[in-house]
Amino acid sequence: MNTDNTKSQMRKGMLEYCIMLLLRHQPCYANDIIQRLHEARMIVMEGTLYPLLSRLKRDGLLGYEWRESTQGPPRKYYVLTSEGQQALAQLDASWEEIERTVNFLKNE
Amino acid sequence: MNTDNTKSQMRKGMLEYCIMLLLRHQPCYANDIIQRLHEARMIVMEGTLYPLLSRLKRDGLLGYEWRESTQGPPRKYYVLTSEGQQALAQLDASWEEIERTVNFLKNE
DNA sequence: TACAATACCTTGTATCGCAAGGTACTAACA
DNA sequence: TGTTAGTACCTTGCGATACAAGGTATTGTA
Repeated sequence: MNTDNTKSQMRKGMLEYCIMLLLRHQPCYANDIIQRLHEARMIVMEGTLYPLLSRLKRDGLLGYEWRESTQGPPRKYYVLTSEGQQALAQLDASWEEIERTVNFLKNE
Repeated sequence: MNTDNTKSQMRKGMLEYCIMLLLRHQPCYANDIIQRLHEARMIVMEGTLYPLLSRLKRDGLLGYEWRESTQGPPRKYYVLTSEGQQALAQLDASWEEIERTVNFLKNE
């Protein structure tokens, strides 16, 4: 079997949550996010990240601002909006529910 | 926003894992699974479950046997194969990794 | 025989992650 | 000035999957 596939499926829905967790404390641009998620042992591809950020922006959960870079083109720094913070609180609850579900099933 | 969507996305990849957790101790047929997952606060639709079970069967992780019912047509009871148990062990590890990732990001 | 209940399965749609490829801006250097 | 390398943003095509809706088959009962 390819548990790889299942594994990536498991991470699928978590991505959005993890990214919003990342942005909770500080603005980040795409490469920041990729790198910091990598440190947290979650791999994200560019082709995944950019559409996701656009989606969250479109839904009003994220905003962004352009910032100059010391080398290279300017960067789009994403920030959690207040609506995004509310959504994040709900996702916290969802995560806890999933955690409860899995632990319930594991301890049966 | 519809955190409902995100929430269902979060649960998406977990389904396979949860079902295999369910089957670890005892054979179940579809309605058993739906009901017991419901008790664990995870909602699954029939149209989701049947293809998923077929997929796991096709991949050799599940087997099944027909059993008579006291009322109604016979039922297909699914069982974890030994290959399925190995896969489940890997999914346990994947789950723990995700748990670590989320907690890491939450405590930053 | 007709009907309701139960159980299994399929089809069409939407969403999402990912691989690959494309565009644009900046800096360094010949 | 022209070229090249590096960085950053974005899009397209594909495969996988959950879900809603609808379909088929078996059983028991009136």
